[in-house]
Amino acid sequence: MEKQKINIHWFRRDLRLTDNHALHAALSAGLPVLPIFIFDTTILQHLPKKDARVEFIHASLTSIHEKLISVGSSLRVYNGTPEEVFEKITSEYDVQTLYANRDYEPNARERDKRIYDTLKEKGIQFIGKKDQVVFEPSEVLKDDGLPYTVYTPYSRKWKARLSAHPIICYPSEELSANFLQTAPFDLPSLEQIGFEKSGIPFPTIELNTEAIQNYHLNRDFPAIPGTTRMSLHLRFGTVSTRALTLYALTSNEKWLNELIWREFYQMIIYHFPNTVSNAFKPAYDFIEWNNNEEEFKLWCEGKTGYPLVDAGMRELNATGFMHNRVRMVVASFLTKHLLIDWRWGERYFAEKLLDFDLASNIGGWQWAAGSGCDAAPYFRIFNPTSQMEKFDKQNEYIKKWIPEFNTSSYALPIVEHTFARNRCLEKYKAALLKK
DNA sequence: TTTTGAGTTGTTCGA
DNA sequence: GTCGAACAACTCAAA
Repeated sequence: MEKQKINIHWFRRDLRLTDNHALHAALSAGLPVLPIFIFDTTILQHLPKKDARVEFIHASLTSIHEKLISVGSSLRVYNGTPEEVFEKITSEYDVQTLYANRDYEPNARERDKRIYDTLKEKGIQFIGKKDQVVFEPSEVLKDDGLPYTVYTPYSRKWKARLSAHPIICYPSEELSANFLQTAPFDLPSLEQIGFEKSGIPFPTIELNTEAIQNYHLNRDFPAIPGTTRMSLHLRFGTVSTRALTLYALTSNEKWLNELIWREFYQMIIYHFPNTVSNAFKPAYDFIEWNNNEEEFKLWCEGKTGYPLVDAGMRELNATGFMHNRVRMVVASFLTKHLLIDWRWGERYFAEKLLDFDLASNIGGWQWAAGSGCDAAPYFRIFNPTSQMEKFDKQNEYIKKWIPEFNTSSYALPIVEHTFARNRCLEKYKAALLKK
């Protein structure tokens, strides 16, 4: 029997059917589209059984699958390496073109290059589209053609480019008749791919418009819901970046700037992939870290004796989320007060954060450590006590996460602030002299 | 090529 | 309590 001619849409970080660029292109191309997702076993094998992010992906896929069934199609979910999966698909179908939205992380780019080469040998095209960002890493460059390393001029250029190139959406949801018509495929259960329910609730996809309106007023106070909790949805593409940006343009410039920060760090990781493991400013790799494992453990568990630090870490451990203000405080504390390598903290966040995004996580940690592009100056050391007094005056946030706060059973500070501050200044100064 | 203005999120000290 | 300056020069971006 002759194999059926089809195109494929490969879902990755774009787990939605609406305003999806590559999906729109696939559905416009004239052949039936087989929508697929691959649980990549090379990635999954490193994750704990109760990884809430896998659970979130699974729930998002289930939702896509159900919508596809209602239009006579189905999502095909695989468990394996992309190479194995495409080998299998091409044995069943006559695949013309593979569509996917581009991913700018170093590992993903390597993977996509491999798949591109493999498919090319078989005469199959692999077309990537821009979807995760409004402007790709090479669309916003300095006048000399080199990438920016400072946020503010980058954001100015970004905004100027937006005026000249307004956002165009891709109504993929209007083309659902062009999916491959098929009996439903079995969607593997969470257990079948080797995972369990985590019990961690996910932020909803509804946009908190009130939080956006007052974002600049409330965003620094962890006790109030002053942030939008969109990070998880941006990470997995369950919401459209374009749609959020269009909303930001008419609502709150400060919030728009946060979306631009996200693209700034995607741009940085694309052009400077070595910053995943090295300081953006090489001199900072001369810092003699203390790297005390016992202190690191106390930080992870939220037992440093500094309430804002501990509340933040406990929020992270319990929910997979931490308020942005508190992320800065705990990161500053780990790197500067405890003199523990930012990579340790970065790895811990990577393991725990639901919204973990490599580019933003590396960018944020290097910013806090002072080693990043456009980073906080090294002598800017957050005082965890005054941060608490400024941003959690009533101790609401702290009491929520530290029941024993203000009792004798609460930990004593593991390091004295002024001592730690001076020690940090000395160590950093010494490292910078070596460059 | 040179020059100039500016740079996410802070803290401490002294008047 | 409040305010400005110092922290430490350095690098970047653009004219």
